[in-house]
Amino acid sequence: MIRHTRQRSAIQEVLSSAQRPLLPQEILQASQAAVPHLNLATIYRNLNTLVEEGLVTPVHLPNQATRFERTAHHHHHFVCNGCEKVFDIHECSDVFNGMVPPGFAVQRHELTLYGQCPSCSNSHTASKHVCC
Amino acid sequence: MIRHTRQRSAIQEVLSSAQRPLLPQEILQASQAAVPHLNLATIYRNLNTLVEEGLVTPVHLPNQATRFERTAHHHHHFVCNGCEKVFDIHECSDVFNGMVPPGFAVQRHELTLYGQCPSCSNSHTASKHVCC
DNA sequence: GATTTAATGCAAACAGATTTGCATTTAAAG
DNA sequence: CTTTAAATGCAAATCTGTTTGCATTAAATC
Repeated sequence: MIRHTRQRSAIQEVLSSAQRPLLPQEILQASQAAVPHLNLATIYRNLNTLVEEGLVTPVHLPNQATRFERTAHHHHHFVCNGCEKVFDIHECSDVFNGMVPPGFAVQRHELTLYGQCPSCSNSHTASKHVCC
Repeated sequence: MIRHTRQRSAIQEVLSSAQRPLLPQEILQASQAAVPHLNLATIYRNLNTLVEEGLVTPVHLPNQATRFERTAHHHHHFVCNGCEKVFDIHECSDVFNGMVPPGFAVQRHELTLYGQCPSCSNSHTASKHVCC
């Protein structure tokens, strides 16, 4: 059976309060505020069980390592070209189903938007080091 | 300066006649019809120079190894859930720009559609092993 | 409080995609 | 035809992300 550990709660807490999908490394750093010696292997082990339980969903973006976020309804992602953070986008559209040639049947879609997030579009000096 | 080798032409030929982005492995197998002992390292070396020259474009899909296709205008991709092949989709839409909250600015988008390709939707027995 | 065993921390191992070192081949310039 | 260096083939090395072995820690049960 599954035990309730400080590590596991810290990880869940971090994922719940983040409004965006996080890298295992980001989860590690955030969780270490609560559990200083938390290990990356523990992050991965917990992510795997959380995903199995359906509480957490892996997020795959093109050419990016897998991120994780608390399971939620269908949505898309916005990658900031400035700070490289990933934001949830809750808008969607049904145009996708009509975009394929005859004979193709769309069952699912994934959309990734790229641009500037509010913090990064404000400053001309925006860079991945100084902004957000 | 760049030399014109049988390997390089074979690779370009394979990429030109494919109507979809290919994995380095797929390029290897297809090219070996023309140059039997062609090596994967040679594929990668040539892909790198072809990409540098702008003749070829890397295609990144979520949770997939990098594919390559001959450089073309903006388009999207359709991944068949049956045979796992990737097809080009030339339709697009501008709805994406309006999907973000105030303060976000969309500069680019990537869309991946998933479903059944014509060959795979025809047969009930479709699977990655028997179809296409 | 003692017992049981899932979970952790750490280091080492792994997996897949890609790159590199080097001897050999070969395109193309003289 | 000879020369020169870019390109190739092969094996080994690399890199990044992820998993695993194992001794230790610590939840949950008794």
